[in-house]
Amino acid sequence: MPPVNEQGTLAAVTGRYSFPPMTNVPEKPSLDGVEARWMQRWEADNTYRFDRSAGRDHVFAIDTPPPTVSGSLHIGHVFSYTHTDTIARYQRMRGRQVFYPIGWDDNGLATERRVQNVTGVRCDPSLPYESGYRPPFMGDVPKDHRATPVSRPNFVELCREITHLDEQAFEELFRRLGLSVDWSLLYTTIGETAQRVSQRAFLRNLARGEAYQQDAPTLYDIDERTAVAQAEMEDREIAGHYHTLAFHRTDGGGDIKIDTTRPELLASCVALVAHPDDERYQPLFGSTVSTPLYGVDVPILAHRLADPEKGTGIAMICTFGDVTDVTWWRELNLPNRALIGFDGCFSSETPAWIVSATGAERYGAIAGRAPKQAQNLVVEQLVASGEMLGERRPITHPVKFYERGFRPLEIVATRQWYIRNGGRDHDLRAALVERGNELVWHPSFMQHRYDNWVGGLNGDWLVSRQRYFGVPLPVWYRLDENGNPDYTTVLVPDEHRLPVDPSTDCPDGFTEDQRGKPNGFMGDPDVMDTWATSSLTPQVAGRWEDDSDLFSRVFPMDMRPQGHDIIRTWLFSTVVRSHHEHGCVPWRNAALSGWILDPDRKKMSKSKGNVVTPMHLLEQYGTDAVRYWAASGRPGVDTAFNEEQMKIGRKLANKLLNVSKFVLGFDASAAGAPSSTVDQLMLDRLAAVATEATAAFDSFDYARALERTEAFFWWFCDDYVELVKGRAYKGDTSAVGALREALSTLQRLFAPFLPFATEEVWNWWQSGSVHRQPWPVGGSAGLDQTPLDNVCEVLGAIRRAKTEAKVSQRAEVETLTVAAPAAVLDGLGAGIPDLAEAGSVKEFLLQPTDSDMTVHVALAAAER
RNA sequence: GGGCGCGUAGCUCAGUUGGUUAGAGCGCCACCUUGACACGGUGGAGGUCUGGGGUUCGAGUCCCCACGUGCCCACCA
Repeated sequence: MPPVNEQGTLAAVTGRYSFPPMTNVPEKPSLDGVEARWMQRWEADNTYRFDRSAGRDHVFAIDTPPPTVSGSLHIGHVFSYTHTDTIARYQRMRGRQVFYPIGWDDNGLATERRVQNVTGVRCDPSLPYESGYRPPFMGDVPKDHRATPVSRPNFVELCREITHLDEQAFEELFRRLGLSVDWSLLYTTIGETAQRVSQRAFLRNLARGEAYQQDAPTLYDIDERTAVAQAEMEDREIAGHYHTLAFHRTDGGGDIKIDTTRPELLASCVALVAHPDDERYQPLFGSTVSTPLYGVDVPILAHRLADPEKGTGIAMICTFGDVTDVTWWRELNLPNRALIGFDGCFSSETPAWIVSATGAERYGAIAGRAPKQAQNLVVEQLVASGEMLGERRPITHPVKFYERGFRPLEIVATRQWYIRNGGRDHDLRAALVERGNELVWHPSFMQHRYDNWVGGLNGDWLVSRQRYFGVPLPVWYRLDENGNPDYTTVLVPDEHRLPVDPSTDCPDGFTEDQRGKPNGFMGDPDVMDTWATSSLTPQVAGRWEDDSDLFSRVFPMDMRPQGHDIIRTWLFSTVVRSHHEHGCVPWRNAALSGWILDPDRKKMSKSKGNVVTPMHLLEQYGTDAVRYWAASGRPGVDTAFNEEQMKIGRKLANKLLNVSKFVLGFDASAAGAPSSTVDQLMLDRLAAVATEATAAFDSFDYARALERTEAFFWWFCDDYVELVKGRAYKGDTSAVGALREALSTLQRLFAPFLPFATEEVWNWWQSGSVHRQPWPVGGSAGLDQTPLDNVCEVLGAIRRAKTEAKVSQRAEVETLTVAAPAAVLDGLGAGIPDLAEAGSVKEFLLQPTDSDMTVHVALAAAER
């Protein structure tokens, strides 16, 4: 075996062979209490504080997801945040200044709903502020309680109060999880910084024409009374009915049958439509029919979107039953006869287009009703009038819902603000798809979801919400001489005034007494969608424009970790904002985490009950054990919730403690340069593992890094330590040196995964935090490992023989016979003393042969 | 309807350019109270790699088809 080369493969693992003497190895190592001890120490020592003097090249910036503050963190958070933390810790040990901020996404509808559920109130903006207000409940609100109305400022106060409590619990869990975030960088999306960034970005979008307002039919949640964006919708299969209605040809040619699932919208019918090539209806195009119940004349038109295969092949167009109706309405220039208002109910006044007395009377029955009630009434009327043919036929069909909503979305024409996202602009869409190509996706197939989503956009991003706890749209409108808003005259504040609240702040050049007065002004009452703020997390965390020096050191960031379910929302919207504002992608890498599935491979959900809270798991198994389970989940791969893995993690952390104690128990003063082949091969093998782990981490594959390190570690404990401990007891300089060398390397390789156990054992013999030590990057010399493999194989044969003879592993071997080619026996030679010690072998017989190695174990007579 | 994953031991999963006899852990069985660890150690049993076809000297790995399973998007009369 040649001496180690001059580049010092072995030395490169740690860079030195001398260690401080053992100082503080406990008699009985334990994982109990390590979290509390080191959490405190890291905080006191600012172990994870970002050093903002570092240049961009030495910074690794992470766009940490701010979790939604609408309840509790769950095991999925533990899973994905651990992934990011392992990367952060690795980069820190590589010598980068890691910009690892943390935020809470506390603005938005999710928070409002939680506050309503916890306190039993609802916001009524018409009410005045009440100082010192206390809500009727704080915690459990009785089921029969009707929501108590409170003013908007009181409501916002309650939102801040409740979110603050939730955020304290979040912080406690994240600290306990050992996240190496820099808590001094904490932000909230309702906080002043986020509001300023959000409003500034919006105003710049507005100035460049990327933001605009439009009065148009919009998908609208009638319970939350707000418009919602395409990205926040989902389809749900719900029960419904087909109804066949008879429309009467005005030329006396008989009836036309229409199938519809929404007969209640009959009063909003503006036309019938069939496909232009449909020969059944071609003769009728241009003629008119009279609607059932109301007798309103509507035309029969042709449009390519009408599907001859559906229903009777001819549809009624209502303003608005679904998004196809909107297309037809727009492209066929039809009148707007929308009747469902912001409250989700039919207009209480009989519309002008229903002229017949019977029609008006029939409409009167559904006036002011919600869609579902109205449907039953309309069906009764249709049955009575004979205009419904046959029975209603039950079906299930997909219907659009707001993802957090309870009733189907309605389409209501409203004035809303939009940000261009390529949904209506081919060039912008192509540019945003191209931005996706500039990102490195981990795993790579996740990019398909992005491409898929951007390619399927059908409108711009609707950012205004008719809600209360959010960042206000920072605009006012002129009022004309009659006191009506002139939406074409948008008044905006100077950036230095931000953040502003147009409901209490005045536009420049106006005074408060002009609010709501003729020739005065009014503030836009809406807030921005929560994504309109969280799409700016790199700018918020990096203090864009507030601290340009910092921003230039962290932006564009290195990494965006997030769940794959929010590619269409958070990831995409962040790319949109960065594209508009900075002309680049906001980060270089997008790392997508999978989901946690329950043991039955179903998505975990609270409703299943029996939910184990993350804190409970951390307490039961220890943080490192839970992190081990999380880090075993491959990037982007859905992973089963598995407590068995936590037990294994616990075992691993425990083993690290014990082997550290054992290695450090040998006389430190005996440590020297490894000269034995067995020791050199072990260290070279370890160096190769370090190289693999490094490559894996560089491609964001923490799981592979862990797997390789762990596999080596168990081999190290089971075979190598057993082989050399005899020599180590005797103070062999090579064995003790190699053991300590390997221990140092292993403790650092495990540090990203088991931050508490590694910090504990590191501090038994080293100074400073293990998390600030250099990452082991030493390259392997690529030594031939065959001799060591053969030694281990012989060791295995000895153990097998003893196990089969059902004797103790300490049992003596009288004669060990190894038959193998001469070259193999030569390689084995260096391990013979270790084998003799580890296997209690009295005599070796080495027999050169031409065939593969065989081992014969003859146990001492007393053992047989 | 379009797209993307996944399918390897009872369970959870590795298997990176195709290359000896397909691996690990858990569980199971047997054994060992060995001077770091009983929250321990040693060994063993267990797989026609979902199925079919193809390329190749050689396929768990590449190609095609099918089946099963999960997700994303679209459709919503």
